[in-house]
Amino acid sequence: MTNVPTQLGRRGPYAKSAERRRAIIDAAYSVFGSRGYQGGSLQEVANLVGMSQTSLLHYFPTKSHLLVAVLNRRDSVSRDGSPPPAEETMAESVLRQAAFNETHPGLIELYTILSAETLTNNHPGREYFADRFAGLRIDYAASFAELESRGMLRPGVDPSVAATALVALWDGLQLQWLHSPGEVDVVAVLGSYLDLVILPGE
Amino acid sequence: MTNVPTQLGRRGPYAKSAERRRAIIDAAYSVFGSRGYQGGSLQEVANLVGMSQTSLLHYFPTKSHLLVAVLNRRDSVSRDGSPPPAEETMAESVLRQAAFNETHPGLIELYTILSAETLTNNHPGREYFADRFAGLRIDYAASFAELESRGMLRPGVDPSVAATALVALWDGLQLQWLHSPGEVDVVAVLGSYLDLVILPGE
DNA sequence: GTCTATACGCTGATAGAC
DNA sequence: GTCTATCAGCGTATAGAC
Repeated sequence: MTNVPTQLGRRGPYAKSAERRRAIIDAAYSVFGSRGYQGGSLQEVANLVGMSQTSLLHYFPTKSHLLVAVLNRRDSVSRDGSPPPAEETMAESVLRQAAFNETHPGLIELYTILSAETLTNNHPGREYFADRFAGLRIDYAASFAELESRGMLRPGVDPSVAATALVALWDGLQLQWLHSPGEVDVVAVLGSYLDLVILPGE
Repeated sequence: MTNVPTQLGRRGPYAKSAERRRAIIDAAYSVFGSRGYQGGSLQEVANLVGMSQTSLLHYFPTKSHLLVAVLNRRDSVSRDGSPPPAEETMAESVLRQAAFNETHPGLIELYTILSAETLTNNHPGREYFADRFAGLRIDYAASFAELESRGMLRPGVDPSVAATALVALWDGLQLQWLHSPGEVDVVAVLGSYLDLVILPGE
């Protein structure tokens, strides 16, 4: 007389579980963003989401697993903004994203803190940032190379060097901005660099 | 019949105490540089210097005090290099220091990690980096302004914007370099930026 | 000045009832 | 799935003998 659960009846709990996971990632995102990974505790995340710390571990078996989930959530956050204009210069895209970031300080803080904290010994997020930086360098190098092929890159500027510089400049500006929001204009300085490297179009 | 200590006899212990403090700061410098401030423990520092953790607290009453001492040690470390050439361009000075930094990865790692970690809530080193960044911006802005007065700054480049960009670029490059030492050339990219902004002298 | 002993809190993680 | 109870460990910091 034991009930054999039907596959149809299973659907509900699954959806609820997914919501729970998302809520936990949201809370962890906030906690790690203001306290760092080492500085943030599972207890604080659990309090924020309104559940016990052990229940949280039911969804993410270890703290490291939770960090990985937070890092991979990035894409969906960045996508929340207005739809990316179809026809857009690389420079326009960079400045638009930089302006968007300024309206989400928590996002910048999380990635700025973690990009440096992951340098510590045996940090679970170690590979994530190395891979991310390498990917960004490749993407922007391709964009600069394309500009070069159209004669719009300042002569003497190497595309891959410009790509590395752009990524570094961006991160460094956000770091200074977080320390002194009123004294650093990320978009303006980024724009001045792009104006310096990219020649005005025909 | 109690001995009244003479002032002359006191000299020895004082010098020994100063050595001890220096050894502790050296050890803390190493520990915070590889594990961060939150991630490093007083026990690990004490082990490295060969004393008990409580004895360490005799010299620095709290962990925060030790951090402050480590941060202020920076100047004496940078000075350890070869004597700064008397006649030196600002660009030459930047590239020389960047090259020197590459031979001291621990130094870069310490300041890269702490410059981001201090963004977390109520971090004891909070003001240090805000002040440091502001000071660097002012100093380099003055250098760029001086170049401008001699007609050696590219027209259209604002000295204070260039200063902010230089500091940001430098920090961002070191961050990428620490993540992937083989893929990023800090001195080369810094040099290409300075070549872009500074016109060749007469 | 240096130590042992220890207080005391918080950490991530486990066991097991419901 | 969620909880309480609990674990073992590490953290900073203090008290006090020597």
